[in-house]
Formats: sequence, structure tokens, C-alpha cells
Amino acid sequence: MRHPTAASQEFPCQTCEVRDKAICSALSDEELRELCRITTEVNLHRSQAAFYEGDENTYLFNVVTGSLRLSKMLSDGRRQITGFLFPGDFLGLSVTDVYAYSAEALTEATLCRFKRTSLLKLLDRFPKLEHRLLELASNELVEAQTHLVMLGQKSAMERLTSTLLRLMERIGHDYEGGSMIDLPMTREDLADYAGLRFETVSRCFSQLRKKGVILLKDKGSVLVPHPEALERLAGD
Amino acid sequence: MRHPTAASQEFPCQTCEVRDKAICSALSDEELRELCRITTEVNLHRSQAAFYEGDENTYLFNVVTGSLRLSKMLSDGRRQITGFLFPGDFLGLSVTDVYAYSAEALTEATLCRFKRTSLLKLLDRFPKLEHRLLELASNELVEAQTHLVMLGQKSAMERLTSTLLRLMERIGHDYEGGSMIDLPMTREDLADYAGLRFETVSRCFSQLRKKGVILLKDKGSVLVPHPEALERLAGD
DNA sequence: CGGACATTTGACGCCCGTCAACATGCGTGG
DNA sequence: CCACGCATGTTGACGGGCGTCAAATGTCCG
Repeated sequence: MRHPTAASQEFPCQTCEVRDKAICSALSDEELRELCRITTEVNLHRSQAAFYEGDENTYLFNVVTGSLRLSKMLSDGRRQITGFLFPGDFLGLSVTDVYAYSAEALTEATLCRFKRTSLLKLLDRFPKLEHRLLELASNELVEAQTHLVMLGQKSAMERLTSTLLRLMERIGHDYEGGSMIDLPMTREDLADYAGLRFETVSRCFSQLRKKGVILLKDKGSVLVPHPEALERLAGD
Repeated sequence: MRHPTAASQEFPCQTCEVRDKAICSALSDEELRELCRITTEVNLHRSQAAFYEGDENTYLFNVVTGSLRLSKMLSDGRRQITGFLFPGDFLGLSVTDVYAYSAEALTEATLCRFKRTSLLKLLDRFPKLEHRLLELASNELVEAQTHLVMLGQKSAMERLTSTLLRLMERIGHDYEGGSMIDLPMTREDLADYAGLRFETVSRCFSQLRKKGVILLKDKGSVLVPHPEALERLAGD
């Protein structure tokens, strides 16, 4: 029989499925308890926004379940998706007082929400947390630079295969010796990520299918039997 | 070069022209003295690299004078320039143990160099320094995202005008009621930044000149009489 | 079952990449 | 000082890759 003490008392964050990811991995159980105190769970349904570009930056989030797209728009409606988020990802890293992009759910999603000001206060007490944020920002920068190379230099086919490879790394799972990707986004989302039109994405999909590089199972599921074949087409 | 005296306790960093920028702005004179101890001045001549993509990440830098380009290459030689650096910019922000991009001087340049391991040690003692790094990383992220929108969505003319506007913000100076930009980079550098070919950049320059939006003074100097005219062409 | 949305495929056209010729500028060395 | 060579920049001609427009088919959910 355990005797509940201040240290051993259970709290929700302790059993969170992304306990060891996002910003939480930087904290001890003891410290996590503090973070837990300032969190709220938020649920989004498909296509609902966590926030829009230009909104006042009051909350930061961890993605717990589901997936999101981050996007920026030009005044005439052209949209660039700058990234996709999955469980364990952190959302809202920024110094500015308004969000620089919109965050919308691609699927039903659960987020863990912090007030920005509360989190900033915690940073002073837990340097490890700030260190973790720097680590996350640094990783995002590397990813953004890879994205820049893709958009600036690659052909349509290279863009799509690069995008698929990136998604395979993030959400692919083994299947019959290959890799299976359950895509939570539409062709248009993929197009806006890759700087293409959705018709072009569709045409490239068809070509890849004809060449046997991918197999489209149910709508939204891509099977990659030989990832090396995709890599050869990605142009890196 | 100034010699510190016992009486005044002066040290070189105190009179540095970028004392209030880069990472130094986060430190008091007292703290700066510590940072100063681990710095070395480095001079680069035109087209010389501070480091190459893939090199072991051992040094970080502040840009003191001159300008640099940051770039990533694909295996077949295609190059994407991810950014240009000017005095006061910080260089080398990264968690990875190899550099993710190359940094080459566009002009004669002076850098202030730190050993990465030494700087990391200082971070523990000066939380303000880590906070400043996070701030810098966050700014770089915003800039990268703007760059992503440009490469993914904009036309050639919009890309060039957006690029010129960004350079105007950074290094433009007032001139006859307009703004003058002394470009330290070639047409090809601009092209590799904007995801275009240098011929296309040259053609867009000619069109802008024909329309009176810009005037090319000496080679490498662009006069923008009415910045609003450029902005209207940038597509945001 | 019906209507909205997503996807695929075809036809066509344009923007920008490719290739080429020539001009210009600059540093180097005779 | 000028001649030379190489890097950089400009402009033209041409073609292809991808965007645009359109129509048909598939899919989901009320």
C-alpha cells in the first residue's frame, strides 16, 4: 500500500501520452506538476482553428492527439502551408505578440493549452524549459530550411516525393515490409505545402502509382513498398 | 586596437560597433567582459567560407562588418540561399553537431568567433543569454516562414520585389527622398535566394527599371524612389 | 438518396527555364 | 598604361513544365 505524499501524488500530466515529447520531456515529475497546474485540455474538430494568423498570442499548445496544418495567407487568398503538426509537437513558439500563422485541425484533435504569460513565468524558474524551447526552435529552423530548398529548387515530382518522405518519417508505420502513411490532409493541403496546384499533386500521384513506387489503398492511405525508390526521386 | 588599463578596466567588446545587437545586447558590461574572454576576431575575404554545410559545429559567430550568404546545396549542385547576414546578425544557432548550411562572405567581413562549448557553458550562468538566443531563433523562424510563402506562392516579379524590400529594410539608406540599396550580392545570389534563374532576375530588374520603379546607379546599387511602388508589386 | 466536396484526367496556354550571343566591368600582369 | 581574360550582367529565341479551365468520377455524410 502506497502512502500518498506530496511527491508521489498522481496528476493528469504524469500519464499523458506525450509526456516524453514536446516541452514536457525537459521536466522532472516534480516540475511537470507545476506545468500541469497551468494547463487546460482543448478539443478541436476537423477544420477548426486553434488560432488565426494575426490573433493576439495568448496561448501556447502541445499537440496530444490528431494533426494540424500551419499556414500563412497572402491578401488575394494564396495560401502557403508551412508545416504539419502531430502528437508531441509544440505549437506557438514565438516572441511576437500576435501569431504569425494560422493553426487548423486536419482531424479531430486534442491540445494541451498554456497561457503564454504563465509559461514565461515558469521559464525563469526552470532554465531547462527554456533550453528545451531553444532546442525545439532550432529543430524547426532546420526543418524550415529543408522546406526552403524544396520550394526554391525542386521540380513538382521531387516536391511531392520529398513531402511524402517527410510524412513517412513522422507518421509512417511498417506494413508488409514497406511503409504505410495514413494521410490526414487533402491533395490541396499537400499542394499548398509543396507550392503546387492540387491537380499537379494528383497527376504526380498517378505517375508514382503507374511506376509502382506507391500504392493508394483506401482514400488517404499511401503504401510505399520501397522507400529507397521514393528517395531516388526526391532529388537530395 | 585599444589596450585595457587597470584604472578603466576597458576591454575590446565594450567599444564594439555591434555591442547592442546580436547576442551581446542581452548582457551587462560586467557579463560582456566574460563573453569577451572567449572571443576571437576572424577576417574573411570575399567568397571565403566561415564554414561549410556538414562541417563539425565548433564555432558560433557574430557578424561585425561585411555581409554573408547562407546556403544549402542538393547533390547535383542546385543551391538555395536561405538568408543573407549583415552586421549585428548572429551565426551558427543550432543544436546539431554539424552545420546545416554553408556561410560564405559576400564582401570582406569581420566576425566575432566563440567556441560553441564555451558559449554553452556561459548559458548556464547567464539565463538572459539563453533567452536572447531563443528570441533570435524565433525571429529567424518568422523570417523563414515569410521566405517559404515567397518561394511557394509568388511569381518571379513578386519574388524579386519582395527580396528587394527585405534588403531595403536591412541595408537600405535614405537617399533623395527614396531609399538606396547597395547590393553586396550578384544576380545569381539573388536568384538562388528567390528560387529563380539569374536571367529571370536580370529581366525583372530591366522591367522595373523601364517602369521607373527602380534606378540602377553604379553596378550593385539600386535606388528605390517610391518604396510603395515596390510594395504594390510584392503581392502580400 | 442527394448534394457538397475531393480526386482524377484531359486540353490548352503561359511563365519562366534553357541556351546562346554579346556587352560590361574589373583585376592582373606584361 | 594597356591588353588580356574571366566573371558578371543583359537580352533574345525557343521550349517545356506546370498552371488554368473544364468535365467526369468517386466519396462521404446528412
